[in-house]
Formats: sequence, structure tokens, C-alpha cells
Amino acid sequence: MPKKFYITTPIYYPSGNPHIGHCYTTVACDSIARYKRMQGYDVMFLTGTDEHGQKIEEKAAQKGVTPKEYVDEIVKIFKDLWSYMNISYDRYIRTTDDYHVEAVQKIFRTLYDKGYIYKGEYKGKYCTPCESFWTESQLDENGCCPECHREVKEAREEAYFFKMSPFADRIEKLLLETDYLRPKTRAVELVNNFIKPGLEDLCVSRTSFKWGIPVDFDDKHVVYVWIDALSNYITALGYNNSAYDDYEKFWPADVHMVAKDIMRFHAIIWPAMLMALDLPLPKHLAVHGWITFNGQKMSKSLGNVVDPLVLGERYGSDAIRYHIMREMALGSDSSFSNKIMIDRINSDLANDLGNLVSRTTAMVIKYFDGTLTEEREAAAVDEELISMAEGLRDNVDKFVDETQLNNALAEIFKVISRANKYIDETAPWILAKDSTKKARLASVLYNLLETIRITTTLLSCFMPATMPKVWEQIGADESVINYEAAGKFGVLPANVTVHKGDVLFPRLDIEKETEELNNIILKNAPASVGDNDKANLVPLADTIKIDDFGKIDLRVAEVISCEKVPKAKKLLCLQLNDGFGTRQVVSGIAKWYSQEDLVGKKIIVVANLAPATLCGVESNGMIVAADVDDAAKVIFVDKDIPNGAKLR
RNA sequence: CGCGGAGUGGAGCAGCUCGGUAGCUCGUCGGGCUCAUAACCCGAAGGUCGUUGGUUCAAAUCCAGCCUCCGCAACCA
Repeated sequence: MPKKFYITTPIYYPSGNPHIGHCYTTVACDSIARYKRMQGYDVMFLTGTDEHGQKIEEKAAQKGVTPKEYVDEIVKIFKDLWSYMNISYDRYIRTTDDYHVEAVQKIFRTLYDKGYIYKGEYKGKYCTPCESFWTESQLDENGCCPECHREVKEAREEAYFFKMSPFADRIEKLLLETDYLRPKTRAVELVNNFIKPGLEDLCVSRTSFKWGIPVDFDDKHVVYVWIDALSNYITALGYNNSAYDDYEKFWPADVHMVAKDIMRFHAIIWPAMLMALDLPLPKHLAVHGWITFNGQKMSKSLGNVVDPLVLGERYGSDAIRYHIMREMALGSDSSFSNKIMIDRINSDLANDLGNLVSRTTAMVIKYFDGTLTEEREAAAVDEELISMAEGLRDNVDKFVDETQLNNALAEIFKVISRANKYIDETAPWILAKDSTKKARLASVLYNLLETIRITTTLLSCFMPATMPKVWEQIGADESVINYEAAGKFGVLPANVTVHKGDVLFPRLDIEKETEELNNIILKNAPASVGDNDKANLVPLADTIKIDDFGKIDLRVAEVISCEKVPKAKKLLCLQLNDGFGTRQVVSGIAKWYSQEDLVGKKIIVVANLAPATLCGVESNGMIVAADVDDAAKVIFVDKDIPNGAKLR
């Protein structure tokens, strides 16, 4: 029986269109899945969408469609993208699928019956008009409802909770003493932040929205995200349902791959759930970073938008796949910019690989009319190339098993570089001038073809669209393209025939491309305004009446002094002269402003805001600032305006 | 003193576990080659390895302090 391999992406939340970040995880999983299939494993590669929850419910309502209609539309876009990117998933789970719904209900009930789920109270802030609960951190800057900006009140909601504490010790061991978490460097952080202070029980149901899986024994409640979404990894195999019958075969998963933002749920909550259900734990959780631009988070206004489809159409899906994989290092963020991507495509794909194929086939055609003669003559210089090519497969195996795809690709390209060097060392164009060197020339070209065959066989898992074109060009038919043959040198027939083909990866003009990409971004930006998912602008708040505005008393004030709040990173404590006297305001702008920037300047303060205590310091009012890419820009006013002047 | 990570030629990174001539990719400069997608190959310049001190015959590497940056948590009223 073949060995099995089960790999998953997270199920994505379809509240908007997929972006390059989704591609990142999915392409990585796809490459590993393809590699394992090539190795002969029986592979299950799962991806899908997490389709319930309040946000989906709201988005659908905004559009005037049912939640299901709303997600159907976006799921189609996801699937189209995966198809375009050649994602070879074996199964696509939607949490709205009947079998998943049924299985989740059973799981919920089982946990309840076992005593791991109990009914309790969820405390939070409640907005009556919106009928919504919010946590402290979700509230807007005035401590009001983030939706309607009206006041919220302390309220309690009946909810079910999942007991986490019984599993704390086992989870700590899992993180610290096994190689479950990759990279393991984050284990300490998780343990210190979440386990040592005591694992809090988890709220696993809600009554505040309807778009979810009903708790079957208490239908006021719907199952909240954790149990619904995380369970997908087993329900998709047929756990607790009859839609599939692969649970025994594939569970536990070999790799769950996730981005670092959801690491916590997969590192702590998911193992706890499995422990409660008495199920085996997955073998590895591979956590990767985010794609950043020049070290900054992606942002439309920085002109660094990455729409995978736009890029793919321009450069081909394989180029995008390659770039993503090559830059991706477990654990750390990877930088992405148009320049880095184009450089990478040019130097690795066009110059090294594409050009190697091109020059090799050109020589076979030029010197042998396309078909090599069978006489051979080996030389010492061949040995290094051959041994590198022969050993490549095992090196790549190792890196794929460790989910270090960037290193796997680096290994392959070392051999490709070596082949380019080999051409210079052997100088086939000189051999060609001497008819007595025909056998030697054939050996050189054959060695090159073999190196190309081996490297591109391994590369085909990462770049499935282009490699078959290479095989066509070097005359490799299906019988020599497989894992077995990738570990051996000398597999192509001695009288192999090559074919001139199209350029595999055209070389790009970096300045032209950068400029055109920027134009595309500019063109797309205005069109996307109005579409909440695409626009960078925060949507306008609901209309208010003039007297609503009148309730807010904005005053001009001068900064007298200012100092950092001890123990706080972001907070500055300002003393203001607001015309009436001195007023102390605490503001979260320490990251962007220092004392020199502020003292003596005039600013606007929300003067009638209820006092609050932050980090032990009382704050009376709020400094008016603009949100710019997560940073706050304080609004300064003209020095001539007297302190205490009221704004209208 | 909340928890953790990182500071290495112009850029991006490896090396640090187990001290011993500082390495890779891109870029720059010079040379070579002409089979090839103005690609390829070779060579050079460029670093007091954040900083201060300690251990040692010897420190990028081990130890201590300090500075800066980044995550997470708390606190952008």
C-alpha cells in the first residue's frame, strides 16, 4: 500500500476577493502536494473556504443577497484563481456543505456530552440598535459601536464555552518538546503569552447572528468560528459524516500550513479540540510570514498592490509561483516588490534556466541537426556536473520534507548554474570545429540535456505549466519524466532528438515593467473605489444630524509639555492649554511623534470626551489625528487661533 | 525591568548550536566567450559582522551591559 500524505491550507474567509497572501500558502501546499505525488505518495491536498459568520452576513445584506448567494460568488473567484494558478487540490471544502454542517453539529454535541463544552455567559459591549456584541478592542475610538457609532452598554449573552485548561500541559509539551511547530522559535512566545498565564476557556457559540451552523440541541445558538472552521480538516475526510470515507486513511494530517496571523489557533485551539475528541494530533504546523513591501505591510496607497491575476496574466502563473516560493522562508516575512519579482524572473528563470535550455537545444540543432549521434567520450570535467545532478533529488527531498521550499529551489538552481558554467568549461563551439571531437561534443550536449531533464522534473512540482514545454524541447517523453528517473543520470536515449521551441521565460525590461505595473495600479484604483473590498478608503460612517455633530465639542489647544507614559510604548501624556486652563490628555501617538514635534504646536482636542484611564494615567479628551496607513497624523492648526476656540 | 525575534560590504540574506583566513544572490566595475533570451563564464572593488566591556592564544560566533528596529501582549478615548 502506498504511503499517504495529507496536507492542508487554511480555509479562507471569503469576505473579499483572494489576494497574493492566499496564493502564498496555497501555492506552497500545492508544490509540496505535487512533489509527494511524484514520490509515489497517496496524497490528499485540501483547501476550502470558511463561509459563516457575522461579517459574511453583513456583506451579503449590503449587497442585498442571501449569505449563501454572496459566498457562492466569491468562492467561484477563489476557484478560478486556483485553476489559473494550477492548484491541484484534491478536495475543496466549504463550511456550508451539508456534510460539514452535520459533522460539526455532532462534534459540538460530543464535546458537550463529554463535559468539555458548558453553557456560560459571554460578557461584552452591546449595541442595542445593531443587536451586536463587541469586545473592548473592537470599539471605535470613542468607545462606541464600530458600526453605528452609538453608545454601547455592558451586557451579557448566554454562550457555550470550551474548556481549554485541561489540555494546557499537553499543549505546552507539544509546542516545546516536539517538532509540531515549524519554525519552533515561536513556541516560546506562544507558551509565555497564552499558556503560562492560564488558558482561558473559549467562547464557541453566538446568539448575536444567525449565519452559522445551529447548535442542534439549543437552536438559539450558532457555532462560533473555532469549532466550525478548524473541524474542516477532519470533516473533509469524512469524520462524523458519510460524504467521504478517508478519515482512517489520511488522518492525522502531515502538514497544516498557515500564515502567522492564525498560528495561535492552529497551535493551541486545534490541538485542544483534538485532545478533547481523543483524536491523533497532526504532525506538523508550518507557519510562514507575510508578504511585505519594502518591509511594510501591503497597502494600496503605497502603490504596491498585488493582484495575483494581473501579475499572472502578465508574467505567467509559473513565474508568480516561482517568485513566491523562492522568497518564502519559514517564519520570517518575505519582501515583495515589483522590482524584486522582475529581477528574480529575469535572473533565475530567463537568464539561468530559460537561456540554458535555449542554448543547449540550439547547439544540438546546429551541430547535430537536432539528433545526437551515439558515440561518446567522457572527460574529467563532466564528473562534478554529473554528481551534482545525480545527488540533487535527495537534497530537494530533504528540504521539501522540512517545508523549506526556498531552499529546495535554491538547490535546484545551483545545478542549473553549474550547467551554464559547464558550457564555458567545455566550449562546445570549439569542439564543433574539429570533426574528430564529435563524440566528445555529443557527450557534452547529452550531459547538458540530462541535467536539464533532472532539474526540470523536480521543478515541475513548483512550476507545473512551463516544464512540459521544456521536456518537449529536450526530447524527453513521459517515460523519462518521473521521480525514479530524476535520481539517475543517463536516462535519455543516446540518440535523443531536440526541438526548437518558444522562449520559456522572456526577459523583462525592468524599468518598463515597473512603470506599466504602476499604471495598471493607478488605473485600477479609481475603478475599485466604492467596492469596500478593494478601496483603501475607510467607508463613510452613517449620516448624522447637525445636532449630533453639536454634541462633540472640538477645541483648539496648545501643547505645553509632553512626555512618554512609562510602561507604555504607544502613549504620550500631553499637557494642553485649552483656554480654560491645563488639561491632561493621553494619546497613542508615541510611535510617530516626540516631544520636540509637539510642544508649542496647536492641535485640536475633543474636549467633552468622558475621561478615561490608560495605563494608569488619566486622559481628558482626545487629540484629533488622521489615519494614514495605520499611522496617526496629528492635525496641527494655525498659531493665530486662540486656545479654547471652538470648532464648528 | 511584560514576552519573543532581529541588527553582517549599496540591497536582500546565510554563518552563530560545536569559537580559528567573513560567505551567497542581486547591483557596480574590469576581463573573457560567442552556443544562447544584450543572455553565459571569470576576476575585482566594497564589511572595525549595532555598540561597550569581559572570557580566550583566538570572538560575527560564548558572557554581561547599552542602543536601534520588528512581531505579540497590554494602552492608539
